[in-house]
Amino acid sequence: MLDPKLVRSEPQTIAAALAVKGFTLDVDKLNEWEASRKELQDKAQSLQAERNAYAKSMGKAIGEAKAKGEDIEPLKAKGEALKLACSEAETALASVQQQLDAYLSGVPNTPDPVVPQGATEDDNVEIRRWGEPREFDFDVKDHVDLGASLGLLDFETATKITGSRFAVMKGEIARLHRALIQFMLNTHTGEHGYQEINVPYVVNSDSLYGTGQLPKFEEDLFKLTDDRDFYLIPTAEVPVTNVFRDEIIDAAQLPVKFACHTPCFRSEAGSYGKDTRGMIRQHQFEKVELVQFVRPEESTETLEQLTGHAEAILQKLGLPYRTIILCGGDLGFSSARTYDIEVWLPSQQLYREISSCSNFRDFQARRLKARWRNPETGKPELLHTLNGSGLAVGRALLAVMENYQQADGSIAIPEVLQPYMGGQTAIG
RNA sequence: GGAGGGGUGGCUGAGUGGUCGAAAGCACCGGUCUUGAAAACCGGCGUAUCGAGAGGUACCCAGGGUUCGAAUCCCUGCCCCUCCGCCA
Repeated sequence: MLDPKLVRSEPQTIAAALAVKGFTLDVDKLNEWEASRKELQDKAQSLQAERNAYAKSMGKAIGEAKAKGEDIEPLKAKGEALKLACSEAETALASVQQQLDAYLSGVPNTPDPVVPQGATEDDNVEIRRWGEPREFDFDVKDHVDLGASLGLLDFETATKITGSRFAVMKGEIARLHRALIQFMLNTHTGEHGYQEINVPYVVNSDSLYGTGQLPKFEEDLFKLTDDRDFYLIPTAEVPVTNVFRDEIIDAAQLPVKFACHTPCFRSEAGSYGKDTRGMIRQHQFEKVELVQFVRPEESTETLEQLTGHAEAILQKLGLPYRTIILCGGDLGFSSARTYDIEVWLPSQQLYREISSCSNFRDFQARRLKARWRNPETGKPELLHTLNGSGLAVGRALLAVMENYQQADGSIAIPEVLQPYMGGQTAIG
């Protein structure tokens, strides 16, 4: 959520920033609600003050009236009338406040000034490229064909077990998948200073509200039919960022850096017919996620570091990639700035997203009430939150398969993964 | 699944109808003392929101209710703890 004070005091500035994201802030409506909120709040509060003062004086007044043998009913009646007027004003205020909150919680984060203008992913801007796509002297296969001919990757069986957009991995492919997870976690904890964390894969709606998936994006989620308001996580970002919901943490603890491996579940509603082949887009996939909580003044620099941590994995794996900055129109709801890292897929002759690294500034923290105590002011202040995939494991697996395929259909194992594969150098 | 006990400020923990936004301790901040530090002593110290300010209002897990008046009484929900049973 944006700072309501800022929206109130500088609606035009905020509206202009949101326009980059393709969002139209309804300034007139906001002003109208705000005016009536102010009026009603003033009214409700003065009635409350009157009611409180009256109630306070009642104890004595009742005692005195009784001592004199007077009727105390008129005294009570006045209190009753005050109570009624008060609760009417409170109800009216609550309803305007609710409208305001509902509207504001649907307003996306403002983009950083450096975010390029643009409506779609075509307007994203490449900022760097690493590695040279390999030249093949044979016809390249995609990971589906490679996996099928090895007999270790099977989409048909997964469809039977569940339905479309699931996969079954076996043998060395399953192990390679696990090796990637181990390698990523070990690198981030051992070299990049992250603490490993393991969290629930089922979360409540408060957590989803905190990171911004709710209320706007419920259709992207798998909801449990249980009446407890539980959802499967779409990303580790949700449980891990909510670690500090409603917390005030010590300045000495900052920055907090978590690396977390989880499965992720996405309904992919609205992506029918898109990436239907293979494991690019699945209802269930695994990811190693990096999450950081930092002091506000550090978050811009932290995003650069965090993106570097994700890129380091691709470099160690020897996979060519490019890094782009998302334009306003492609930027996520909660994000102020996002870098996508795209890995080279020889079968598609394209770079495809394998990581998305974002700075949310205080947008999530405000919803989460995730704060730190600033020693300079002695006051609790909002943290900045960031996260990025480091990396999406399924996509990393297929990138390794395709980039390291050999003429005979076997797959060479990148050197850094060999220790996790019992020293094996190739599959098949 | 059965039986009990709880949820109060950054933390611990008093408080069972008005004098309570809430004792006390710890932590923290400022000061006195000290060569310095510690100790001791003095003072300050919840969050949010409205207001230029004085100040107001809300908040004692959440949501309802009783009452002129609720942290305190009643109902519902959520969460935690202890014991028994079952169990990866």
